[in-house]
Amino acid sequence: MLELVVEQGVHATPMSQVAKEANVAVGTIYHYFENKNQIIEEIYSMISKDFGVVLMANLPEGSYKKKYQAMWLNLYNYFVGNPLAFKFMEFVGVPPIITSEIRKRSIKNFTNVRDFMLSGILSKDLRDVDLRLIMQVSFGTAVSAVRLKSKNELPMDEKQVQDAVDIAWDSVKYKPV
Amino acid sequence: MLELVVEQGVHATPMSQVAKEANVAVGTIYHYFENKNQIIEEIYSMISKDFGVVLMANLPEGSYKKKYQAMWLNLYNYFVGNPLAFKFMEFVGVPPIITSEIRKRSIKNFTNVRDFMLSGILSKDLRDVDLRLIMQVSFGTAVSAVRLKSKNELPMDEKQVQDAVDIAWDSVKYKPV
Amino acid sequence: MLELVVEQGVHATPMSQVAKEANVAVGTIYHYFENKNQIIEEIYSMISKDFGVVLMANLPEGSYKKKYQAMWLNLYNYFVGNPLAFKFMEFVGVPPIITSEIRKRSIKNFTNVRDFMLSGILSKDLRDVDLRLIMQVSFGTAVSAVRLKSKNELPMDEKQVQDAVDIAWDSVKYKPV
Amino acid sequence: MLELVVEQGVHATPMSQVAKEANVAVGTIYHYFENKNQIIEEIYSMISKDFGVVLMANLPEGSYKKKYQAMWLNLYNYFVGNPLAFKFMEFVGVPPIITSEIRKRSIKNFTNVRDFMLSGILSKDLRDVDLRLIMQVSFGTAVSAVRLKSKNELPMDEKQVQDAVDIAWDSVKYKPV
DNA sequence: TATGAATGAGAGTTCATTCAT
DNA sequence: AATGAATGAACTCTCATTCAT
Repeated sequence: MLELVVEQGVHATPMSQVAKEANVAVGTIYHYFENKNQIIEEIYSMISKDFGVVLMANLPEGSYKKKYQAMWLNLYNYFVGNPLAFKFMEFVGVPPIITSEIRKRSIKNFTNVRDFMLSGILSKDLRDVDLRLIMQVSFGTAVSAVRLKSKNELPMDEKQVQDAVDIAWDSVKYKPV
Repeated sequence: MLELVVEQGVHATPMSQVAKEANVAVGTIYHYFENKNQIIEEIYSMISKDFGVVLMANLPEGSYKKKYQAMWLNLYNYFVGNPLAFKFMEFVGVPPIITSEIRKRSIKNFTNVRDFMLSGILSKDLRDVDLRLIMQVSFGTAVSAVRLKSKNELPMDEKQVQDAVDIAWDSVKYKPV
Repeated sequence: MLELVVEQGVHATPMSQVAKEANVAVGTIYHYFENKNQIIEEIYSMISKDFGVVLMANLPEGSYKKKYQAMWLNLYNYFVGNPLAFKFMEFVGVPPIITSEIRKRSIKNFTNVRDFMLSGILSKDLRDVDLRLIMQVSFGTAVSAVRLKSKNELPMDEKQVQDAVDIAWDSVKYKPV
Repeated sequence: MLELVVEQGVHATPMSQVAKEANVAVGTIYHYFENKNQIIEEIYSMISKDFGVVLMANLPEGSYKKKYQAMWLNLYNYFVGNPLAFKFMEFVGVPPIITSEIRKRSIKNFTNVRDFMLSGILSKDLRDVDLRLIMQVSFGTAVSAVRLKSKNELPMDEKQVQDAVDIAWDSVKYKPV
């Protein structure tokens, strides 16, 4: 589809090439999309929609820690398994290509994740800091790990992934004052 | 200078506008830069050069923990104090605008930071995990905090900054097996 | 079509003017031609293609001399009747505008002319000198005559054209040692 | 000096390069020349001036034929010995780069050649055709020969040069009605 | 619905020329 | 006289978008 966009960058991907790749005429695309930017936004929305589902999938029974680590791994594995999605979010899904309005609109896909985090804070499984800091940091550690792998700086074998999960958990787990 | 680029994106900033903003003629710019991309790369290099110096500036005497936290705060404060630099690195300093070759070339500015981290691992002040994971995560937590502030999601008052520093340190500090 | 090019020179004829003259938009031209140079090359090829046909058209029965003179007149008349083609070949169809590769590619249009000349040498109707010298000189005398006319230095009435034909023939006709 | 112009074409040779080649600043050039075109015209004039002198140099005593052939060889050898001058006259010294006014102005350098030709007609050594046709054809045969050599189509050894001289002479020599 | 030729504003870049030093 | 930084008009070419078919 639009791996073109990921590989070449939005501005280096003319509509004519998009059309050719899709085996349709340029005009056809404009039947279904208002303009080029809308296509990008559509892709962004599609990927965003995945998130909420993917992150909370198959969380194990048991301790909050186990659940959190499973969720973190879900995120890590999703990005590792969908490098195009990862690169798209990293390089394309940023202003000014994706406006903050669009970004806000996709936050709703995260409500379940947010609720999960919030419950962790309330149950004293997670640090008593602002929810958004917890979320951002959790997202950040996962992205850090994926980056190392996608840039081939680290192979991210089983042990290294485990290190990363540990780091993630230690960064957010409850800490008594 | 080129806050234009930060505000509008590289591709949305024509040379004509850059020239007008700088109060020179378009041609003049081409006396000093080969082409548009070189300007971007030059800015990238300039900001990169700052990093190594800024991060290691005024580290306090005392424990490794104190030093690490000071370094982390240096990074955080630099980005908060230079929002243009932050946005530039986040949104412009990515492929395909900045090639990986250019990125590699600027790694040398980080050798002192790398050495500092390495010494922490060896002295058992930092986790015994891959150096690059430590660095990426440290960078990541700082970026997470800056993002929250720059997007006005959190005010990042003194307490919140302290929370972030704690999180950062807990994520990388030594952990006996 | 591109009499503009002939009248003003290639470099003095911007694409915008070409487009306006053709009553189309600039972009339209770029649907059909890769770039400006390709247009020039296309014109060059078109004119070249004419040559082989025009020169050998309607050669009379009879002596070789008669045939040669008819051929020479074909060339002369073609250029006189197509002053744009003449000027194009004289002023535009030269390096570095037309690369030697393009020129070589169009030589094939002359094979019939070349064969005609060669047969004249073998039948001892033409001088026993290198074929290419014969061809170049024949072309040269015709061009000389056309130049005199196109620059209005001579009216080239019937008598003067006959003089030129005679000169051409005498320059290449067989000469016993 | 401006072999640059010959090698690259006028329009592909920026003044900055001309200046660098001459080891002066661009501004300096504009002290001595009005503009770029004037430089070209100056070169054209210089080469033109040579002509009248070169062509009539060292003509042997004896028959008109001998003199003519010597003159023709002078022209041929000049161009072969000065390929830059040849290429300049062929590719640069044409409209619209060199205006017809400039060309006319340089005709005066040929008056001695013209007189020589005219005397040949009057003495019945040359054909009784228009003087300008004689001159143009003489020039044309020489150029044809030089072209074959400069394009490496023919080596133009002694025999081939002799052939070319013979052709030239036969094309213009007197022919009784 | 689907096409793709046509559009033309606007991009990056060049370079002849000027002029303060 | 000599410099070369500065100029900006003008160039070639791109590409998102339109619309007649």
